[in-house]
Amino acid sequence: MQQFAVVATHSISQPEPEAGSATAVVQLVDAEGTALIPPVQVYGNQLPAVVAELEATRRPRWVFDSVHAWYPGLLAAGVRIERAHDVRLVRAILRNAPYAVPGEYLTAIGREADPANAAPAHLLPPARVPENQGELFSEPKDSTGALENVLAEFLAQRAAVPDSERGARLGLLLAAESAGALIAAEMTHAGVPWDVEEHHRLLHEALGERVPAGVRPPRMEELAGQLRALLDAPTLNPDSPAELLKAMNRAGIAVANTRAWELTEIKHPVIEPLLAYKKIARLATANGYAWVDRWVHGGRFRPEYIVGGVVTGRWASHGGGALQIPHQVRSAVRADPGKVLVVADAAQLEPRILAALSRDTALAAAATARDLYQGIADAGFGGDRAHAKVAMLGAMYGATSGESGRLMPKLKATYPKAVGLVEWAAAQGEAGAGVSTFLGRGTPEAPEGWLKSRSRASTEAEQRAVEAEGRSRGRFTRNFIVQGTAAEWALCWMGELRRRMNAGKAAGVDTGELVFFLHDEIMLHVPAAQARTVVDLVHESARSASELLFGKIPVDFPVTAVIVDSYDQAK
DNA sequence: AAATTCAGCTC
DNA sequence: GTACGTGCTGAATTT
Repeated sequence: MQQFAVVATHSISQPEPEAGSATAVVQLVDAEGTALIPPVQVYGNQLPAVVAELEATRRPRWVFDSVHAWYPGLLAAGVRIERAHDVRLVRAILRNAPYAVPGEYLTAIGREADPANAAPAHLLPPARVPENQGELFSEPKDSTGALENVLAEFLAQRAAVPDSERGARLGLLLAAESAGALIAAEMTHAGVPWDVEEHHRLLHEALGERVPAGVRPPRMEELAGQLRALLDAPTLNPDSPAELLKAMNRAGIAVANTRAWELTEIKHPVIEPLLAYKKIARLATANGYAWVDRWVHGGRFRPEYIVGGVVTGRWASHGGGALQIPHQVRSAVRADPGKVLVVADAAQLEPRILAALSRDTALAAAATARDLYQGIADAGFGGDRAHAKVAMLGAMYGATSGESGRLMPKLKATYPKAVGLVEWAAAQGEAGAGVSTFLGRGTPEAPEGWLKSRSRASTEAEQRAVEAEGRSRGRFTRNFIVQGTAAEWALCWMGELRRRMNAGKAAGVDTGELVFFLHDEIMLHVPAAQARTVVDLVHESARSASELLFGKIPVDFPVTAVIVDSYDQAK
């Protein structure tokens, strides 16, 4: 029998005997929501012990209003759980899921103004202040986060998943998203091993002696002096784009902005030192001494992951720019003594996802090559890999002009189903309609303002603006089906890996920890002796994830996994 | 003080 | 090689 353990801050209907002293309540229910044992009132800091006990004896799926709110505390107390259902994350998916069962629940959550936190209040039991609590207790607990509400919404969410093939996919997505929430909290808890000494060494090498905050480092000051001399602008602050642009224009350099990639086109003595300045200025401000002081503690970098933070289902992060760690500082990501990093990434994931989505057998055949782009090149681009890659990326991102646009007809002739699918997705978006990923994560509705202005545009300029917005929306929906399904594959990959690592631990093998995730790349921090075993688990999990999503299909999703001491050694 | 712009980094 | 998709962050600048 399936069992669910609902965790909440309090219960509306069953106030604790000594009001104010209980800190949480746990209710074990079956799939219909029927209580299996009386609710457990938790006092003081006993929640980890209660959870550990139930986890060991019952192995329930834990239902939280938000894993992010509850799990870090459990981890800090040394308690891990296997499975969860995150009501808030599931709500966000169901709000836009085209194949969810229409009804009261979807209506309730669809109308909420604040998609991040709004609960479907009018669907849920009304808040009731227990009568025996009395008026002397001035702050009646409101219903938000109460056990009855979490349970009711959980049941409504289960009922919103249809009993069909589509429903099975959606159910997988909801489970994977919730597993992602557990993994995110566990990764933050573990932290990325960070060698502060090595980071300081490379900063010293690039910037010169460390200087107090607010003072420009020596190597930057030196270059700034060169720039002022070369541009004949003695007070120039090169950190100000406006000042820099003016100074360059005065010196006869015709540019409209100061972006590095445009400057590379220009021949002028100031360009070389300017690009050198920009490069180290970026290092100093984004990942310099202040960054290390603020974000690395006890040899660990612990970013917070925001599961489902990107509309496509990719994760975002908060704190330290975790998903944009520049290659420049990756040598500072270093395993502890006796341990190694296992760095794995899914090779050319998105075009392979497109092959699976579109059931394009020709593209699937190209995907059996280890290098998919070479496979495409051999099939229709006269062996020219660079052209094949540009064309494929253009198809997935919506490039219309340039090289990529010119190559599109050839790509479409070779892979009509794959290119046809992304073109269909783009057309949906341009028409104001939505699309969804393979597992059923849907796009948010097009902004109402655009849909209205579309029909109202009268002048030619308005018409052009509306069309441009439409194409932009089309590029979004085109990319959404690929990026979003790739994110689902990656979630399943990590979920499968976590399961295997936990099974290893249960059997007495220290499989280490997942410590970092970057869209299609994962990093593990493992005892050196177990590295080969973990690499095998990584590959196994990838095969398993592919089959979990797509069943048995002729598309390969190869991953590369390397064993290294520091992140820069992983190419 | 808060919001916006610019730029650069990652996938 | 190209200038097309999703984000976060910091400094300068504007409101």
